[in-house]
Amino acid sequence: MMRTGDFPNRVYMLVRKVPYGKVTTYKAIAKALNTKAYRAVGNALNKNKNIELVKCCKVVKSDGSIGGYSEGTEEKAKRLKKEGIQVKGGKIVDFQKRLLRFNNK
DNA sequence: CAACCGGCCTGGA
DNA sequence: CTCCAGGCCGGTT
Repeated sequence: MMRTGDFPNRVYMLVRKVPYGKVTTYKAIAKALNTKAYRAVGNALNKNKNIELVKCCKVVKSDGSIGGYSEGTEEKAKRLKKEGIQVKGGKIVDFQKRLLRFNNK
């Protein structure tokens, strides 16, 4: 367990777990994995080849702003809007309410 | 082994 | 109180 090779795999699992119309943060994921590798999470998503399978676009920064995206931040915002999430000024509206916490591990 | 990264936090101006 | 910069953690390549 805890083998690093599984790390990206867990990230994908959590991201896929996010219901429609909701988002999550790198921090939340890292915390859910009981780690502080925020960067590793984003990095894993970036290298993610199952971008269409995994909704990396549902993962945003902890302050509600759009993080990065392999296809571009605009594309990410566009996708979020498509999920019913309002993005204004490059930030998510009612981010806290849209934020899905992995409920303490 | 070294560098990079889609972030987060804290400190200083 | 707001804005900018640097430092830091863990993983991947």
